Amino acid sequence: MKQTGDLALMKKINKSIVMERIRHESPTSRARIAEKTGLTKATVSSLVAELISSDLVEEIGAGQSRGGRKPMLLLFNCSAGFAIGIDLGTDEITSILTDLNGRIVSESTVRSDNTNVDTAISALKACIGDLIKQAPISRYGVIGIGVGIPGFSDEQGNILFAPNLGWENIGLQAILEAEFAIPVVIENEANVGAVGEKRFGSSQAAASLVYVSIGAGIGTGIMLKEELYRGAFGYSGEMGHISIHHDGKPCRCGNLGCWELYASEHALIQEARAVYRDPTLDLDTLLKYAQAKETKALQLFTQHGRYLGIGIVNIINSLNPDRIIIGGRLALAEPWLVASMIEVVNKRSLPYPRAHLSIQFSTLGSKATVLGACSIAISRFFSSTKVWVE
Amino acid sequence: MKQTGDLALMKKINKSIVMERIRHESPTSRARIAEKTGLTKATVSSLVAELISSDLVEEIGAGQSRGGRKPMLLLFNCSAGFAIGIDLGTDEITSILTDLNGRIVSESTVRSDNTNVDTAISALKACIGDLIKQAPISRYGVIGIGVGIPGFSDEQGNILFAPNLGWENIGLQAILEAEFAIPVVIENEANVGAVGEKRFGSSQAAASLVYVSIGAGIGTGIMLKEELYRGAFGYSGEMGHISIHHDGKPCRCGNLGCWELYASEHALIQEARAVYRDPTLDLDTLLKYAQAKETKALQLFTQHGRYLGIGIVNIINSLNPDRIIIGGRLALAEPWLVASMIEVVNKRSLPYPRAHLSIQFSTLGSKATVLGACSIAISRFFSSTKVWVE
DNA sequence: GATACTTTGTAAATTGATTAAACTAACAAA
DNA sequence: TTTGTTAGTTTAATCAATTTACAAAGTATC
Repeated sequence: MKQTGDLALMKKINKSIVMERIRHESPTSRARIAEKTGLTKATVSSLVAELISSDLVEEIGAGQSRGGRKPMLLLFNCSAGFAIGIDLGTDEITSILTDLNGRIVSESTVRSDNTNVDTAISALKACIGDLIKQAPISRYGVIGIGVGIPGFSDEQGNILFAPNLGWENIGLQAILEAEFAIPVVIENEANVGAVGEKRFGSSQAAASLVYVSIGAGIGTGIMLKEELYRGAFGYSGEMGHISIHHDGKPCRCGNLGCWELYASEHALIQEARAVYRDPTLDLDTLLKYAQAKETKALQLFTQHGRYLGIGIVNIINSLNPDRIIIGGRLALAEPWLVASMIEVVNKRSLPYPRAHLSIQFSTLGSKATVLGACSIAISRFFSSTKVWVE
Repeated sequence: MKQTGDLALMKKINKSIVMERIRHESPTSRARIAEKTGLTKATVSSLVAELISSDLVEEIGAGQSRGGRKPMLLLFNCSAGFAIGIDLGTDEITSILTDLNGRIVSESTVRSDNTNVDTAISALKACIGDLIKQAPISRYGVIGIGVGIPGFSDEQGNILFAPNLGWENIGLQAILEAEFAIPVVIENEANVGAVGEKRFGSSQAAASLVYVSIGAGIGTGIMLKEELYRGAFGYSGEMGHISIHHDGKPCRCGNLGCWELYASEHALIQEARAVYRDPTLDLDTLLKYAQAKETKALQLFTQHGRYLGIGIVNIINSLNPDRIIIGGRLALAEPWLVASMIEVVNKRSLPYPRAHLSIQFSTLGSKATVLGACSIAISRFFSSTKVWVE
């Protein structure tokens, strides 16, 4: 939201700047913040005093002298409040409670048939209620709930369409906020994963990051600078439905030859079942075969890596991110996928966009989604005010 | 650049807000600006006074009363300075001089073999020198030069790589700034076209716009909100090198089955030359054939529209823009391309992202590039300070 | 141990842009 | 002529940051 400049905005900006420093460079001192931000020592002192009185910052005693008076060290009080993050899958709900630093306090996974809206919402409410009860007493209590969903949502937290759940037009944010009176954010699962990787993974310095979530289909979350790119109406990131074969197999989305028909976990399993003539084969089994160095399994993964690479080349050429993260359960197959994938990327992508790029498999694993959901909730709580001058 | 909040920033923000209003809603009055922006009448008065004394705004007399005292109408003084926009093609240079509203004062197109760096730079300097001489006397003179290039550049205005020119690592911005002592911006041709369409075309309200420039290859410029998306290192937008056929024809970029091998002007002409068995056939001739309703030409365009559609589906699914503009010389073929293109888009793209989308052919034609280049130069001059509160 | 110098943090006075409220100016409608 | 509305200015108050000064608490050096 664009707005005019007044003293309140000024203070909000500077308070955010100070808060960010303390959150991310804790412990630090008033003098050091003043030095790094360009604010005067007096301003920093006054803002820090307010942050202390609102329990977001604590003094933890004197630090080492740098040749003069010892600094009073300031710490971010990450226990001033707690956040809840949810991953709403098709047949289970994963939920975590974290402190304001994203450190997990409590977690749970329950099975639930989420294709039924009523069942799912009851289960969701139960999970959230449980975590709220477990939250330690704190100044601000549970400050927000973030929910990652396998589908599209708008800025008001309505689920517009979630194909794998069969949901359409469900005002989930409103329902949960009415129940708990806590701010709720609804966001696509891949978008949430992107935020999680950016904030808690190994990509915190990345300027632009694409998170590729591989499951039944392929979803992608795009982060530009510190912001999630949501497209014009919240439908961005369906890179799984980029056609890599314009007259290939028909996809249920209406297109032909979509990437996810070749490179999703589902596609791999289908192929593996055909090769092994075993209609019940699942990913875990296939991983075991690969670990045992079975030729057929290794070949399947090698081919799958190639398909992954083909789509990743499209991402590189079109968006030129400096970091691509492969997430979802298929990230477990990294050892057997990575070589052929990288080979395709190196052979096919434009050299300049590739030059500063790093491709990694998720280190957060299944935690990326729930952590990202918490992170979004926490960010909303701090609602950091930033000014960019072009 | 992120920065702290102080009184100077506050004023800069508000002055920009007032200036933007006057630029885009001219003529208007102090009272109306106050009403629409939320600033007080006193603040607006004070800022307008400064803008008037710096010659960017003029009073042009009283307007119509709305039931009380007549308002004093304020006009953006678009002749306070002038901007130069350049389109650096492979074999010609198009350049224009505009006022601060982007209205063209003077224009020229000269042929020049730009594959030779020295020749090209001399020709560029000559063009710019000519236009500077033609600029009317004004308070700020020529306030900036924008150059659209068929290649990649970094934020410092170095041309990193321009395949069709054969240029690599040329510090064009530095060279031109040293010569003319005027701020210079270097930007990819498709990016510049996107800015031109957004600012001067029929897409000024679009929240996110993708401009598809079809020529020898296919380039794309992506605008999110009011900002150009440049990727991590300035290499974004090479959607022409998204593969639509993963084991298709090899492209000189190293990839297989790139979209531009099927849907560029070059691809169309190659195909047409084969069909007509005429190795000298060009686009103008083919357009004439189509106008004369020749079956072979009509079929060629119909097929080409399908290929265009296939790539556009990829753009829709991955980025969910609310506006796509097809530009470049091939936009002239709209009447014979559009039906088959739209048919493919409607059949293949995801229904939700498609719902609020509008696809149009460029109305600015070849002017999009030079106008966009001017627009970027003008934006830099106003260096508008925008505040986003998240 | 005394002195000089540094660094940390607070206090008081100053600055400057916005706001709020009051006011002048100008006009329409009855 | 009166009443009410709109346009724009003036004046005083506000408030967050800055400037300047200074106190507190340390190190380094002779």
